[in-house]
Amino acid sequence: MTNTKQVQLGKGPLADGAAATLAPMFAALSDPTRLRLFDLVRRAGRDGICSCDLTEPLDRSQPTISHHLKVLREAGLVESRRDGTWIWYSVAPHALDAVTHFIQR
Amino acid sequence: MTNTKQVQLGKGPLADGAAATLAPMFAALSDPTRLRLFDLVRRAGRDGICSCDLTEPLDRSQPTISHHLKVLREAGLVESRRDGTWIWYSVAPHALDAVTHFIQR
DNA sequence: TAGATACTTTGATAGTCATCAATATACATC
DNA sequence: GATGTATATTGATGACTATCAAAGTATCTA
Repeated sequence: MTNTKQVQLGKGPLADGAAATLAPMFAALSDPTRLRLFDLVRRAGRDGICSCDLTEPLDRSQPTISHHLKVLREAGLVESRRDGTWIWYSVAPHALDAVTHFIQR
Repeated sequence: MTNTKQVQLGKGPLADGAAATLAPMFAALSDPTRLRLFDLVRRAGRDGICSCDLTEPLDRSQPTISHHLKVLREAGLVESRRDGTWIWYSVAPHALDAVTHFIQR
């Protein structure tokens, strides 16, 4: 073991880069509509949920929901797959791992 | 047990009010500088850390740090106590409980 | 009470964001 | 290909935010 950095992994102050990586994940969850959106997707389990079923319960316009889903996707929190005209969203594997790790730091 | 709402607590979709409460906590952690700030305070343990020792390591002006500390304080993540001219910050008890609960939901 | 130090507030600025209506794109069916 | 449905993008707007310099407030000490 010659790499002292490795030994200290996760023990020093939160590095600039780590903060820059983590912040956008928190930002993705920092909007009430997006939080509820993520929750709905998560509750849908493995199968996921159709985007078309997300607009009405959140009382936002279709473009707004589409925008929020994009933010969640780009934050790595959800993923999507197309099925004909529909698009199904589900929670990304290990979606919240980084956040969990930070909280338990 | 007559309150059916109570029985279902935490089982339904994330309520509007819950999301409105939770979102600001995530928002408080959604800025890289503030994340590092919170981390420094947390690492200081029970005693906390003097505000004067937070400006330099984060490479931001003193008013900016003061602003961020206010955001963290108003989000319920940290608390402060005055000691003469100094102000000491420490992690608020149960600071991340709501966030943890949401993540493990 | 006068000066020094620690912190907060104010005011300004540049950037980001949530939202919607309008428009565009993708796919299915006829 | 034409039409209808599902989703994405564009453009606009009002609100919010990170940042700093400057000025204000609080506390200690001499």
